Amino acid sequence: MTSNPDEKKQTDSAEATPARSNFIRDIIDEDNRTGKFDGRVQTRFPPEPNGYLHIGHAKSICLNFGLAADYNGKCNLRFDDTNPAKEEQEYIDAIIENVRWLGFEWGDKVFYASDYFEQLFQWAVQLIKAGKAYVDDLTADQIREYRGTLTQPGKESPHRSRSIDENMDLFERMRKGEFPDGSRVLRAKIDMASPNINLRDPVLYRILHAEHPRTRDKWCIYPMYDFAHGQSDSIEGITHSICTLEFEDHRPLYDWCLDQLGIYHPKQIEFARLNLNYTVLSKRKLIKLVQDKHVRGWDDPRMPTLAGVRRLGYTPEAIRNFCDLIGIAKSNSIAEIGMLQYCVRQDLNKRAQRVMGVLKPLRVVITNYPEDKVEEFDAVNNPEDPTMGTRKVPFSRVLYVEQEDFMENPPNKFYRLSPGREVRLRYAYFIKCVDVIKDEQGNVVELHCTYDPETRGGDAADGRKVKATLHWVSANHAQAAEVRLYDHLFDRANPNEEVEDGDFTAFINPNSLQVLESAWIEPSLAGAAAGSFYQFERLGYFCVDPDSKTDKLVFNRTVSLKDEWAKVQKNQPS
RNA sequence: UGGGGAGUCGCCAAGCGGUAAGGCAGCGGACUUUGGAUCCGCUAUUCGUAGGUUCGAAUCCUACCUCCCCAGCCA
Repeated sequence: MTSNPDEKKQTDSAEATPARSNFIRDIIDEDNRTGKFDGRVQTRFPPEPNGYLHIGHAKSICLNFGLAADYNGKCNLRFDDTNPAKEEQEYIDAIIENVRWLGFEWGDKVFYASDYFEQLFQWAVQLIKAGKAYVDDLTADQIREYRGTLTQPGKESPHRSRSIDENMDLFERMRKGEFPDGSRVLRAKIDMASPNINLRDPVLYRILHAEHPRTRDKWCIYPMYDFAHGQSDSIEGITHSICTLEFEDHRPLYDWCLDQLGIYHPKQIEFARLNLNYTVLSKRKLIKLVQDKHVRGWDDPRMPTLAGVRRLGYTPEAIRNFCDLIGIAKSNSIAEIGMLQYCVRQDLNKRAQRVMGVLKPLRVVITNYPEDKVEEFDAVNNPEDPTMGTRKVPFSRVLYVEQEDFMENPPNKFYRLSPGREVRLRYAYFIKCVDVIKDEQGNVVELHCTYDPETRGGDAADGRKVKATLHWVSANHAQAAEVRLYDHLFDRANPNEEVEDGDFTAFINPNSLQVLESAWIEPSLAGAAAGSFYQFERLGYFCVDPDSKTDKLVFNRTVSLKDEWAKVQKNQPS
């Protein structure tokens, strides 16, 4: 008890920030304390290969793989491939690639529920023999009628009391393919009057004469999610089977199957899935965007898919940090897309090389600068990271600056170029606007400026200050580029809101993509590889799109820089 | 008017009977050759509502309100 409070403070602040607490960690801690799973932590990420992974899946991936890492356990990547009608190899491949891209490892084995089909079948047989399952001949419509409603109990199927022998015979023949799709199902015999509808004799197996991406035509009966998931968890020795809230009602069934079978019993835990404003995060809706060509494909940079945000220029680090920041809880919530953008800026600020590029060029002639002279200035590659070094940027008499950096009649607080005003060209000189050239329509097409040789490098010998520093590019040296600017795919914060007429596509933002065909970038960017990312100073972070040609790079704007001037304009329109 | 969940700052989210963490956003200010970054301040007398228990409640009890999920041979 002699410790000095100041010392304690220092110790605390020096410690690495511990993983934030959440209810799942509490459960695991408690299980470890009581020895429920002998201190093991084994999780799994179980996607169904019926679509591409999106940012919502990233939350689950980070949770499951993160927990395994923190608790010294393992996390399996397991495909929940029990419905061949909707699943495809393309999705399996993309999912594997995306999880790896996000930065997670799972050893040499990818797991598939389909690997357990034979075992699952045997377990179904076990249930039948125990009188806990039966083959039902009712049609899908009849089963629905018999199920009752939310407030009324269901009634038992006339086939519910079939003999075990008859059930066995029928089930074997279902497997052999003697019956057409939909003609019969295997059902659990539980309780048609249960207040939990999932327990009203749920379907365990259905007949589906469809080719499975992995088992091909080996099977024509497939287990339902409820009969496959828990048992797959059991086979893999999963300790904590983490899923989303809508499966809470299924937990009694998850438990029932495992208990009836008398096999190892993992614990199912549910958490709230991620929602993000200004976008949609449901496979059904994303697939519609792709199929109806509202976007160019699964990897369209406007898509919230991992393939999409990757192409947009988001980094795995930023996404993982985002998943960490939003936390884990059980209340439905909609996170702000701004939080994600914050994470992207934070990561890219540390790592992106700075570069100059002009999106909407305005020609500037430095009238007192020699015609043929070319100077090279040293530019810092990243002020956040000196080890990234410097590069040379050529300067000459004719330049391009950003159209938005000039105003003929500047409002209050506009610090940039205007007639008679002096500004700094980054790394180069102070220039002063002396003349504004317009076309017949009165549009500003060119600026005549003078430079002050005494300000070479960007500092005035006499110590005079300038309020703005502009980015620029030398006209004779610049490379042509195409730049794609993206905005929210939807113009409504919550496009999932139900509306009287029309569906969510009615909220698609018609201006979500703006293509600038004639941007100019500094010559050091020539030949940049697809995927490489940069900060265009004062504008934002951009990355090279795979559509790039050797003679014309294509850039995607990943996210803009925070813009104080935009805020000023917005708050006091003048 | 069945069952299962959830309600703490504009948005996420800690808190687990001892007197409201943190992050994002926002607002001030410092600094600045990116109106970027960085830095420094400010922002819930109050935890869906109403009662109750307690010396003490966001935390326990009761009732009520609101929102989400479930009637696929989808997952």
